[in-house]
Amino acid sequence: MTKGEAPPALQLAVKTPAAEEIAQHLVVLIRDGMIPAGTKLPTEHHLSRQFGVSRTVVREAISRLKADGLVESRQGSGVSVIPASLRKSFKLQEAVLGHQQVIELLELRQPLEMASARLAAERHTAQELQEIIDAQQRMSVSLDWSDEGVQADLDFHHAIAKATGNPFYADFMAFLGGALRMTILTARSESRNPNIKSITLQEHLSIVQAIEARNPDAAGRAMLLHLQGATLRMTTH
Amino acid sequence: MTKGEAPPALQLAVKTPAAEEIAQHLVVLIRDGMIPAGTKLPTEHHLSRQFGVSRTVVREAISRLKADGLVESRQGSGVSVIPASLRKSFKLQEAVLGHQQVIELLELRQPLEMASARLAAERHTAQELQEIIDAQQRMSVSLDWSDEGVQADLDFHHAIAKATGNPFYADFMAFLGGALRMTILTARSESRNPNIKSITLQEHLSIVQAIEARNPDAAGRAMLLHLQGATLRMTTH
DNA sequence: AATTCCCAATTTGTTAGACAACTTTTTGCA
DNA sequence: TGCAAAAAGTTGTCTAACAAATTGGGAATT
Repeated sequence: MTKGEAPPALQLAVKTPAAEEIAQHLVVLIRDGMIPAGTKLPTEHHLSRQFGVSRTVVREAISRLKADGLVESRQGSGVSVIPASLRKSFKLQEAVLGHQQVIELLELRQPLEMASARLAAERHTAQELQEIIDAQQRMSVSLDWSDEGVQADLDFHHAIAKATGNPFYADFMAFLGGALRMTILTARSESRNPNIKSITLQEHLSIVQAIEARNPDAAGRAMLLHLQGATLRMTTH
Repeated sequence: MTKGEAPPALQLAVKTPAAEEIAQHLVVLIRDGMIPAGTKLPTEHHLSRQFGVSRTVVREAISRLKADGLVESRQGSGVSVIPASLRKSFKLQEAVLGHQQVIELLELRQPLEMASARLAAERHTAQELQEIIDAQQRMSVSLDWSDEGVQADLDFHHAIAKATGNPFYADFMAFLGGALRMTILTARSESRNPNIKSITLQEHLSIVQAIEARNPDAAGRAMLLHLQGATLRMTTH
């Protein structure tokens, strides 16, 4: 810190590339209904003049909307907005989740986790069970409770989802886990309660035992208890 | 043959734009682990030579991967693959779903629909209930059972999801409904059973009544019955 | 010898202009 | 009026160049 001017305390504006900025701008326009489904976007030429960037940048922005299934382009015709009812990607805002949103996302996750535990209890193979136990082990021996521990925790739930044999469960739980990752991290770092780790491990153990015993009802109940406890620990600090 | 050669019987290859094709190719490479998370993609220059296209096209392809949260680019450094654990979009293949995949997707949907019905029963407002009833009405008066009817059916489930007050439920159910839309359509068109409509309407009615009575258990049970019946009707024809 | 500093090579971000491929609109002719 | 050809408009692709940021190595200094 002797020389080299001090970096900004919070590096909030990281110089977002133009294409990304314009893409976000267009997403807002579409989602707020300013450009209704079925209608066409302004031409690339028009957009490039409007935003003061080259057509290349506009095309890269539109390219992203296409990837999200938000628009569809036809050569010679234009770029039209696809109705919300048949979009093919489910995406979360890149902005950090607010308190209310975290609660809502957890509410979406709960029935899935319960079903996941039930199905895992019914269908798991020996290898899949071992992976669940491994994640549990990794979590119990992790010293730093705030990073490696969270990863092992997420891995535990992911391993259960994989043991359902249904890849959609595995993928979607991984997706939700990633979205909640930051929230879990901050929640844990703010909590000084040293019992949390042992409590969490005990809850996990109940789940593992129920799955191992191939008892779907018990697995679902254990998972529900774990989630309710975790939600409390996360939303009230 | 005389002029304008006959178009291919099945227009399977519709002349996919190069950018889209390359994007899909890269997605496969990443998802199959050929380019592991944390490593960098080949440079844009290298990829453009490798695929025989201009750098512009490569950039548009990479732009799509960025939209999916699959990669991240840093000016001067390169484009690196993001670990699967923290992707921020959940997406289905654009290819039509196979039989097994439909079953798996329905299995993912079931616990969500049940939770959705339960929450709707607990929290719905008068207006939200009216929207559910409207969709039910629209379905009962729909003459063409194969298109307008399916839309009303999906609207019914979507209305229930909205009545939970949790926007994630609404969004995700809409997403799943859109993905299953085609499957439902073909399944219905192949079934000549005229009772299906009345059976479905009766099942829907049970759900509406349970929600109106603010009885979560009954709503969940009615939804479960409906889904099990619908699954049977869809997967066995 | 180790460290620091600076510069050159890489690599992504952006611009400009041009042409090709396709669609839509207009024009001109019968 | 009806219809085909031409023109204009729009997206897809290419090329060339420069800007901005990172990276690595070599030279200068300590």
